[in-house]
Amino acid sequence: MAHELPKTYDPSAIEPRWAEYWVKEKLFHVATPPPGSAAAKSPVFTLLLPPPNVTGSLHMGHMFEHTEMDIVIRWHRMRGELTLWLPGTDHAGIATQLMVERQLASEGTSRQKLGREAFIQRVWEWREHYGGTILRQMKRLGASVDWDREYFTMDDNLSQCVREVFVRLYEEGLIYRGTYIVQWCPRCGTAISDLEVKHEEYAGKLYQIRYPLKDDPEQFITVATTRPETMLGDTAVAVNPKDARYTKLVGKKVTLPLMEREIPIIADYFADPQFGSGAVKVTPAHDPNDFEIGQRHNLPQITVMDEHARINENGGAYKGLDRYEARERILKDLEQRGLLAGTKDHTYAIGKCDRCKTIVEPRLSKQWFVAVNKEPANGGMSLAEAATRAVTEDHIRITPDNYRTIYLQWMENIHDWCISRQLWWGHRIPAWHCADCHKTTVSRETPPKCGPCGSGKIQQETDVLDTWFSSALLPFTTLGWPQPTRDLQVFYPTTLLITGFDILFFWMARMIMMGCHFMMPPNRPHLPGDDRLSGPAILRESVPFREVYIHALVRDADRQKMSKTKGNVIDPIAITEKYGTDAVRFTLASMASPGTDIAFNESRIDGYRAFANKIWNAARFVFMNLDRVGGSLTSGAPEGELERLENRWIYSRFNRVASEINKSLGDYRFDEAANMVYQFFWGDFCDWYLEIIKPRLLGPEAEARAALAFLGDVFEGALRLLSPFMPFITEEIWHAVYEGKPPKKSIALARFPEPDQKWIDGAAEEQMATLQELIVNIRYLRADMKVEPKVKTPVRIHTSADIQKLLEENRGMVERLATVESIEFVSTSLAHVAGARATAKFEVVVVFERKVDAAAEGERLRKELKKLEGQLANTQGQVGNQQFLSKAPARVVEGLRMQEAELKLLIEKIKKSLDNLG
RNA sequence: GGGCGGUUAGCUCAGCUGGUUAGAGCGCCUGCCUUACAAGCAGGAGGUCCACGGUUCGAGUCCGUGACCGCCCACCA
Repeated sequence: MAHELPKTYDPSAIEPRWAEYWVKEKLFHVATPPPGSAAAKSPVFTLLLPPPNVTGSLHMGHMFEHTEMDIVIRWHRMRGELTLWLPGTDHAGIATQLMVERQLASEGTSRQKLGREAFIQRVWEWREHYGGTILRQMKRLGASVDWDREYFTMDDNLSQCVREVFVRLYEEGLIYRGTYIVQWCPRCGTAISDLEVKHEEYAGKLYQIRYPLKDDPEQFITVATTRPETMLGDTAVAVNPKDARYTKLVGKKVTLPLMEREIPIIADYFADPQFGSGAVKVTPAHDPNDFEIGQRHNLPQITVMDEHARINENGGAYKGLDRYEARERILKDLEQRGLLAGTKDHTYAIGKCDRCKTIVEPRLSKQWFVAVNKEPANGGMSLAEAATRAVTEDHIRITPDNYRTIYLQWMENIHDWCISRQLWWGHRIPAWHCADCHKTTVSRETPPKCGPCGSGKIQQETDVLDTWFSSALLPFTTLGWPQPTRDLQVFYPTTLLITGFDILFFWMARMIMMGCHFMMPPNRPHLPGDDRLSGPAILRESVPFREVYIHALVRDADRQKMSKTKGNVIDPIAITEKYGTDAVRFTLASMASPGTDIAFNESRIDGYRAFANKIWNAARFVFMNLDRVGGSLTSGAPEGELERLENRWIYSRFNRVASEINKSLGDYRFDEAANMVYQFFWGDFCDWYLEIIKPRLLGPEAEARAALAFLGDVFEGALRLLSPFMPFITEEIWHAVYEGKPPKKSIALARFPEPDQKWIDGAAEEQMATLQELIVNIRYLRADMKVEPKVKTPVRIHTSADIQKLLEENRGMVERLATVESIEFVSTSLAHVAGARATAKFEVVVVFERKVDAAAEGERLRKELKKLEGQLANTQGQVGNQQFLSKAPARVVEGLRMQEAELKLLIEKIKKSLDNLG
């Protein structure tokens, strides 16, 4: 009764129990280690969870990302490092506001009716009720994060940090407010950053419009546009100063059709003589290029649309029309007046709002920006320069490394970052505008009066900050910045960032900019040991993370992106309940090769659920034997056990695999690591090792006990090897191994196997390979001869003296695993015997009266012969080549010579067999 | 308009700095309920590594060109 495991592996019966246990026991909580403590001396591993949106629920992409992080984290933790995985959620400005607005709409009210304060209150309530779904789901999936350190980006302390950062950047001259053309979503009613605009190919039209000259209304200058409605705001027509066609028109005026406004013809190099007529209409308030032309020429800026892209009072007769209605009307009116010179098909890229897919409208408005290329007023590097150098100087390593180039290119072309949003939910910008002097006071706390003029008529800026502004700060604000905390000292820089490329620029790049800036002097809190920092070390210690691993995307089985509208979303929780978390995790890990998106296929999970089942049953097998002899797995293996080949072999394999897994996980090759542990457990341990030792287990009790002791060591080690990948099933079995009294509260706190080279035994592995080869060959022969599965057959073997010795020593193994009655060693070649199998190492024949199918055997042999002869020709071609011999390394030449000899031998044997087949 | 990735077994994917016979899982075929596991065991079939050219003693691997698929970035009317 000691090692009780139910007969059937049922993940749903064990997983919720352990998930709850891990959280309740606070197993993954990391207390801040006091200076000098033992924990403070361990290597530190810190990982910040990319904070999911409060509004969100877990999708396959999360589960994949979390699985990778959890494997890495559990691995490091089991290697004895001080391992902190920090969770939290993001307030997700636009997304959350939308959700609540929708809820209000269903109640027949609206944000506007509620008013700002009540609305924000409502969002907080909403968050209380519906927020944090993802975190609950993560708990169920066993993510080993430190739940005691959970944060929310709108928490008081983090909000204070946001204000602190804003004020400092403002004081350094790196935040400014100004009226510029920004990307504007007419549906969301807010500015968005360049990154939040997604470009799409669009088969549109290019309209050519005639603008009559003022002095000579019969003459026209023709301009082209894809957005004719913007002409209402035109304030000039530009031509290239070198364009001879227009030289004499520069300085003259045209009458803007429909608006009947006089606007000048100006010369500007922006106008491309090659494009269209070479003349371009200039709308400074509705186009970024035109805005700049306007600046150069001091043109008026006429805004003709409101925040929802309806034509406003500046649009004359078109006032009140939606932008596309206006377009149709304007085209019709132009045509009527004979001013529409032509319409051409024209494919161009239109920008859509990343969130709601509405076509964005460039809009002139007053916004707040972060100057990324400007040096701070008090000296030092610009944000972009520090962020660039952090990577070029290798303070941050990015995997796969092609993202390094992508990142650097982006950083090189980066524009100032528009950080203000015309929303209500978010961090409100800490700036107060004065109604009297119209100046702005930026302050950490609400100022009593206007800074410049002392007026009391001040009002806080209504805009809030881009959500990414606050998330960019998390690596240091979650650790206590701007205070010189012990947490910052111990856990910063974080070790690793695991994320998807979709937020490379949104988040990763901004964290690097902000991290480097605010963890570098003068913004760096003075931490113990900082005095020793100088030169490149300063930047090295300022980066938000030392490594970045960019993972692939999870798609559906047909490589389609999973999306709700397509209806191909796989719910991780549902799939987990069906197959078990361990199986799904293992599937994800085994498919996680870098750079390749995952085509997530349910049939693949089936295979890994079978693997979990295999582990379960192996455990039951071990426990069954153990309980029969009343043994314990944890008693340690008797010395003599390592004299046995199969033990040296499995121990060698165990150490080799552990070592390879360490390497693979270090390189983020989750697929390699998963495949190796799978192959080891199923292939080596179950298929061969357990089968080999079964007779000992069924034999005398002392023998069984000795065998079990060794087996137990390997098995328990294998559980620890598997644990980062399959935490639930290994936890369950591990506790059973220790009969409910484990040395640690969890296998997750036990040590990951530490491979030792001295146990890696090449000779044992080679000998086992020979034995396996022989067994497989005999099995093949028996199947080929259609021997009844249970009938034992004698075999004859012709081989070298040392292999004969090996076989004699392991006679029992061969007899049992190949269903052999007896082995007879013969000194003469068996190649002439019909139905013999020949390898370079041995020739074997199964003695059985049934006739071989001569025709089939002949065909097989001829096929084999042809293949081998091809290989031999190839090999000889090389070995006979002087150039090869002189240039190739000796190792390769020698290998090839051996191969040649083996091939010759084999070919000879097969020819003999064929002759005898006759 | 720039830049990046992919094309290997029926399917999904490995294949490290070129080097001995290109691998895995699933699927498929054959035979087995062998007292841990039929979610299993044993055996097997299946590949002109997208095409062409080049470098090399040697190319799935490096270089060039092309085809097809996918992605990212971009203020040309």
